[in-house]
Amino acid sequence: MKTKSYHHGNLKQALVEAGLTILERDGLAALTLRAVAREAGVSQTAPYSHFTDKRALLATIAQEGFQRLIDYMSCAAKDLPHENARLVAMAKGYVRFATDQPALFRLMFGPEFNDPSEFVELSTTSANSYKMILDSVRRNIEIKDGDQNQTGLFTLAAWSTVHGLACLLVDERTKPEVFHLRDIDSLVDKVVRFLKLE
Amino acid sequence: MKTKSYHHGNLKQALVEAGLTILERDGLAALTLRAVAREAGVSQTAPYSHFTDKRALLATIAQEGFQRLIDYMSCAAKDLPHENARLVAMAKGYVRFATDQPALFRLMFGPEFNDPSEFVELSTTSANSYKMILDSVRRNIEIKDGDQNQTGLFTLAAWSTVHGLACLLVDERTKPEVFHLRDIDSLVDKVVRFLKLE
DNA sequence: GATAAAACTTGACAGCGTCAAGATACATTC
DNA sequence: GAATGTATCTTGACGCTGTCAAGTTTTATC
Repeated sequence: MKTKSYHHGNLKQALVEAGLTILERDGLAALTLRAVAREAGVSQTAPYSHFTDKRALLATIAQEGFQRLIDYMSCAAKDLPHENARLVAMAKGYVRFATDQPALFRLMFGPEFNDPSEFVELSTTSANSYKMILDSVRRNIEIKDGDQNQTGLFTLAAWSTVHGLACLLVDERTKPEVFHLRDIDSLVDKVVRFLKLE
Repeated sequence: MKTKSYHHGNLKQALVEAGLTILERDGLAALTLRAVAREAGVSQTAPYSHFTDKRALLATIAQEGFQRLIDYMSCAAKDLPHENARLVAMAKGYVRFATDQPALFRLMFGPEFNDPSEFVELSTTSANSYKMILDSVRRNIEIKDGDQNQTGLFTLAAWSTVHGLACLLVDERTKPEVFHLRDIDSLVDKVVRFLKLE
């Protein structure tokens, strides 16, 4: 049993979790360094003992986001035998993650972290999520044909479609009801059907 | 010939243009009310004579962005007789606009303005840009079939793909060189080919 | 048990959006 | 053409932000 002490013990992890709480509860705009510190019950400058600056903390939170995205996708594809069904399920997982945690999704794909060399761990996890999609597409296509560049292009097309749909839903530019559909999964299902290899 | 005076004359328009300048030169993060005022050569609170708050100014700038997006698309589709070629051209215009003015594109689709009832003129212009795509898709499909809901879904799929690709390029998650392509247009061309009606 | 290092606090700074109060220019009316 | 009213713009201030400098407290090391 640990009592309240001057030293927190595991503040770094606590700050990341506080950030995630704020993102979910109050949105991206409310994710200030000071708010995270308050949420964790420490002074405004305490985070500087564990992160060089605000961006470093946000990068760590974004990395946790990509890990969750991976979890959503693998969870959705789990136990599905057909490779094509797995790809569609991953698409649903991707979009469901985005709509479940819109603020986190926006942080992850925001303009802050597009330099892979700046936050290496973040870009590694981000690359892993992309590789999941690429691998599934590869297994889908290999059966038919095996052009390397074509595989990459189809992956980009699929990613674009799913990511674009996720963005439009997150920013409330569209919603399932417009198309007489009850949930996100049904919408993803319909939209993804328009994607075909020649 | 007008000399420098206490009254600016056309500050409202000047503020919008100053904002666009800052967006293009310094990016979205630098688009502060005070920076816009400085750029226009007025005091920090002068904008409040013409806009209720910062968001109202940004909404007007975003509206100008949607108008430019429309211009990019119609300019790209101009003089093309085949309806299918026009749709592809519009896709190229859409993505080229996004990569030409990434900060403006991010502002337009940011989380700030997803309530259509709050900034009516903005949502009207935004809806016009969407309607351009919808109309072109409609003319593309009508030739084949005429299911209303199907048309809407295909429009969403096309929009998602193009918008997603634009986002990924803007946030530098991918680039044409990865696929041995020299420019954005070629990449859009390749990606869009994976979109098909049944 | 002394000393060094790590973790955390307090206090401060400039820049931000916004408000209140005042100054200036323009428009209208007589 | 002078007076008045209104729109436009400025100055000064508030609390918020990220971040720095300096100091305090805890833990680790010898």
